[in-house]
Amino acid sequence: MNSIVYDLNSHLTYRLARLQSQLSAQATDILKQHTDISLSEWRVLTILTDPKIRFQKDVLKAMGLDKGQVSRTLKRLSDKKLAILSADEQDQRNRIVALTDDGKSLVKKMIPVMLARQAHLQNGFSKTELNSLFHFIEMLESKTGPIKDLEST
Amino acid sequence: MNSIVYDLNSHLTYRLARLQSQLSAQATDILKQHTDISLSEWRVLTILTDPKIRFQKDVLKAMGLDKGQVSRTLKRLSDKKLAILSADEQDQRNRIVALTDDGKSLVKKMIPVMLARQAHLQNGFSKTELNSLFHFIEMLESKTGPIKDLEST
DNA sequence: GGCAAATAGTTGACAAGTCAACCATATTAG
DNA sequence: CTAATATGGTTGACTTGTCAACTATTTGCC
Repeated sequence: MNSIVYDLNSHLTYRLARLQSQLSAQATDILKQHTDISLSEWRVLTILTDPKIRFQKDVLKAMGLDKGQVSRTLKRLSDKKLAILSADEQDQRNRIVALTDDGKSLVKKMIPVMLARQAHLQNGFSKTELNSLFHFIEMLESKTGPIKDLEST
Repeated sequence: MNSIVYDLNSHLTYRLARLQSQLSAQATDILKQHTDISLSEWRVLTILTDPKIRFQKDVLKAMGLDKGQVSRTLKRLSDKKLAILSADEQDQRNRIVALTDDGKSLVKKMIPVMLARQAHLQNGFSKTELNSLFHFIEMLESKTGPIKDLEST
């Protein structure tokens, strides 16, 4: 009668969360097999291949990560000699970030591996389906802000 | 020339990760506005509405979470008097889990809110599109295991 | 010029997720 | 019967993520 069953599995957000946690575990595994960097370190490294990214703040904007997280991740990359941080003479608040040669070669080495993984994952999707999927993701992302009027009873 | 640019934004996994982090922040916000439970606590609570879930191990299997995480989350729910844990006389290894009345009424109160959110997110999707999306998620999930042969050069 | 506000980054505190060692109870196989 | 193994759960150590306070610059305004 009063059975309030709430089926998590039919919930988009729950399914996405589960998928995401599996995907990130997979990525972490692959990285561990080939390198000793973490997933977030990898993501920052790849961001740094973009010539438009010059300052720490650019990394921040490009990734939408937490300030502190970016700060600490860059620190670790710098400790591992994969990136260098230097001062901007024009504006002392900025930190200039760049890949070292080691960083570049690590990225160059890992790109084929990571691309192969993307291909593996996308295997079975048609071009059209992939486009839809990206489109769906965008639609959802546009709705992730605060929601008014949830209380409408 | 040698510009090794790796465009994160065209990467499915990165986009999913970003989407997921925004979605879970949104859910956490909503829960905070109405209750004082966390997202993982909420998920476990909803799992407990399923009459097929009797033991702690069932929660584990149903959610695919970490053992320890489930153990601690249930402990917190029990501290908050939303769930009760008791011993199984038949098999002393099992812990029987169930919602308390408080737990049930919390779930009952929050379900409309959380459903409204799902509706908000799914707004703009046709039935067909939603089905595709769920299907895509399943396809991807089936590929989240270890990958052999990534080294294929 | 000088003071308020904005921007960039660092740091500490804490919550959540991950991993592995460990304990207790059951099951099974000899 | 009992020793090995499997199962269910707890715990501690560690990593990652999140939030907010704080410092140091720079910009804008009167």
